[in-house]
Amino acid sequence: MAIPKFNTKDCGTCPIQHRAVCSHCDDDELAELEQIKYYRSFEAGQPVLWAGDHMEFVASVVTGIASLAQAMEDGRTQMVGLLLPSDFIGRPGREIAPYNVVAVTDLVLCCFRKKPFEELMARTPHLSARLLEMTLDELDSAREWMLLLGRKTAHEKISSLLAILATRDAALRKQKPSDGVSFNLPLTREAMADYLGLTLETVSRQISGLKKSGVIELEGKRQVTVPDFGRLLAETGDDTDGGMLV
Amino acid sequence: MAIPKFNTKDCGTCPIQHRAVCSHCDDDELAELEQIKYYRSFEAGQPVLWAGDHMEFVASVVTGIASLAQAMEDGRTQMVGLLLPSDFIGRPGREIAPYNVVAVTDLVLCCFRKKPFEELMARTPHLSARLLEMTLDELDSAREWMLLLGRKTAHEKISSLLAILATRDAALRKQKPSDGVSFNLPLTREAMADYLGLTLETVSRQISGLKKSGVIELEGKRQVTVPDFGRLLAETGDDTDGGMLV
DNA sequence: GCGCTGCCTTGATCAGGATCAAACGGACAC
DNA sequence: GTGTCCGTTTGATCCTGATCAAGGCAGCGC
Repeated sequence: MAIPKFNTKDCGTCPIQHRAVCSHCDDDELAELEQIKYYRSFEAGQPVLWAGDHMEFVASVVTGIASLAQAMEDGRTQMVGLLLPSDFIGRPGREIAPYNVVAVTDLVLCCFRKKPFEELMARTPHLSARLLEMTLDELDSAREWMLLLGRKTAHEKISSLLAILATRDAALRKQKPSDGVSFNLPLTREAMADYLGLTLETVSRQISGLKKSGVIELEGKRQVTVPDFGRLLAETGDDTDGGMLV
Repeated sequence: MAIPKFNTKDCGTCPIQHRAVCSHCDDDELAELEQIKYYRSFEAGQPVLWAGDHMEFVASVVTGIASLAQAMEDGRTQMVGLLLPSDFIGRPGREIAPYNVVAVTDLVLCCFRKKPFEELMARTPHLSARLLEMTLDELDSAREWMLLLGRKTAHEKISSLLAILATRDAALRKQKPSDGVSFNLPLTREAMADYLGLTLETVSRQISGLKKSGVIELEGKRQVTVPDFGRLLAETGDDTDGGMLV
């Protein structure tokens, strides 16, 4: 199991300190947070929370990726969010988890006990203001995804996903995605299907198609190279180079 | 054009005072809000904002219904939200409208000039705390809708929409929906299609089907009666009588 | 080596919903 | 009355993506 490479006592060494829910906090507030925080690690594939569970913590993703998903009784599953480093899990004022949360890759969370976190939030506008910002951003992402789920073709869906993953990956290096970008696909075909509202067979076929037509190149099943990023964008159905969401 | 039946000067007579963004404000804060607010009315069908417009106000829906929609270049449209009385339009800190906002029915908005509203928000936790609550609720609704768009059949989609509209309508009278509920469909077939990610023909066929099988009864094209609400719920694909979102 | 397991690919067929097309019916203007 | 417009219904056909089914391939334990 991965051992965090940063000092888990000191928020000053935290890799997500500038984007997380605590990013607007001053030193006093951080000191309070440090007293109620603890780290938890999960291996890829492990569940973090089941829908219906009682939640005794809220958390920030420090490293790794988690998925948020809803399931129907007959097994149909729809992923409703992909949680990346600095994203927030849980909701102040809610006792019961509404979705399944699963570690997609190895995952480290910075957890806060829920009660004290809520009390701190009531007292510190920095915390709640940042959470409001982050929630509004997530709402925008969710709405972007609604357009994808409701109106895009399978081909456009896959292209959109790859474009977003490439963009995020480039953003980690503080760059715009350019021709020749190469990145690792963190999701299985099935996870992609659940995210895009498709079956895993369709995902596989569409990826094969993109490869055959030269839009992407594959090394193994997970390493993707995009020789011409503009060409990939053209397949997404979005306004050319329009404002892609994070 | 509808003239509001309440006193537009005095927030104490406002029909949404207990649910809107201002609902946690004290008298002093309300007094400040009253200074920067003004009402605007729209007839059914009129646009309120186009995506890309500069926004000089934020607003609460007082009466009527508005839709929030995204369009693709080729005309495909996906509704991403239905705004009911007390819902909030706009986002502090954002200059440009990201979606088209259209009046679905006759509509009255309580608008606040954006700059002063943002300044007030920075000073009053009541306002931002309520907005955070409302935004988290909207995020939940959006995610519920993602499951519908990604995984439900046309039949389940229509049933879900009718169940939600019936529930909301009953909630206006502070009741749970019961057998025999009757309500008005505020949306055209095309608007329903844009909300559900279907074509208007499919919507029309599915509604005819529900009528033929006796799940609903129609009076004209817009007045719907549900003789057995449990039967309608069974058609939605959701957990039986599970937590329907507002 | 072997067989197993998990993930992925590919093929054949099916069906749900889109698309194309025509007609209906109520509201309204003239 | 007549004509027109808009939202709607219904029918015929097509096509995308689901479903059912079979194999491929890499990693791993033995």
